[in-house]
Amino acid sequence: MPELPEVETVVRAMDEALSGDFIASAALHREGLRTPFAKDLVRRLEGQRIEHVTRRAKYILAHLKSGDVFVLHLGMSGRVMIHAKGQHKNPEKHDHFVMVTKKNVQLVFRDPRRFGMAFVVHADELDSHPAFKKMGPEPLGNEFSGPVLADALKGRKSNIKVTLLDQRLVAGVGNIYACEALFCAGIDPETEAGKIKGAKAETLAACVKIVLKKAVAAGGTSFRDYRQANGELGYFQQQLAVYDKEGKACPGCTCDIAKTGGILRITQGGRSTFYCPRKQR
DNA sequence: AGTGTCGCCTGAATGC
DNA sequence: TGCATTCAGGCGACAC
Repeated sequence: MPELPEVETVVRAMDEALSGDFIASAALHREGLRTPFAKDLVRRLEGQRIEHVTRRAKYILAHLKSGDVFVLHLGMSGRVMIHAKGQHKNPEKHDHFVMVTKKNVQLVFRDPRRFGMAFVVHADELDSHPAFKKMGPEPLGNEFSGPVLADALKGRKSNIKVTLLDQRLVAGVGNIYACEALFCAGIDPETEAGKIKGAKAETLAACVKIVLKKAVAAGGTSFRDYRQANGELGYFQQQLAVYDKEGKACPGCTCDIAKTGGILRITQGGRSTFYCPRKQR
């Protein structure tokens, strides 16, 4: 499940492999993903020089010479594969978008569940585009801090776990890292969001940053579908404290698992939350 | 505006 | 073994 660290890993690989190169050909293998592809998508890509590749939240942004930005979102199961000259792969069943550069680098976008997105928007209209218009600050930037988080949480009645997933509040945090950040901060995921302020908000903001930075350094978390662009697994799953660890001991656990049941799994907003009821209160 | 629920989608895991 | 069901969740649409 690609969240910010997984997307960041892919973006770095794409920037390295594609910047300065030209899109020689681009091909769509179906009508659309979540939504139909724009009719002029291929036309606005072909022949363009890729200036650089960056990230905003969970979106991949390939900046083109024309001023257009090619936007990719990996959704749930999306994967970007980059193949060097001479190592191109034939498209498989779920390879919906394929492009080849002038230097013969092939990029394949695979997304079995098709929750992903691919569209082009001009750089001038990026911030006003519906995908980005109401988006909150980048969690790893200076614009995200304890006070900023506390202000965003103010008056919110819903629980902190579900609230952390709201992209208008802070951009790029998904289910895995919301669970991990709350464990790091020692906060019960059921806590009313609006009650987190002051030192607690400082701790939580810091934990969001710490968890995401560690995951980026590890190349992301390979849970089911995710791979790095070169096909390698991310390996942050080895460092996960609570996510998908129902019934197991959390890091530094001193309690008797047979009695306490270890890490608990609950459902919040239709999604799994994993936490330690003893360390998170 | 905040909040909660649903649907999209397929492969892996599970159940009988 | 094989078929059916359940589950995973980012995000937009929708209702209240």
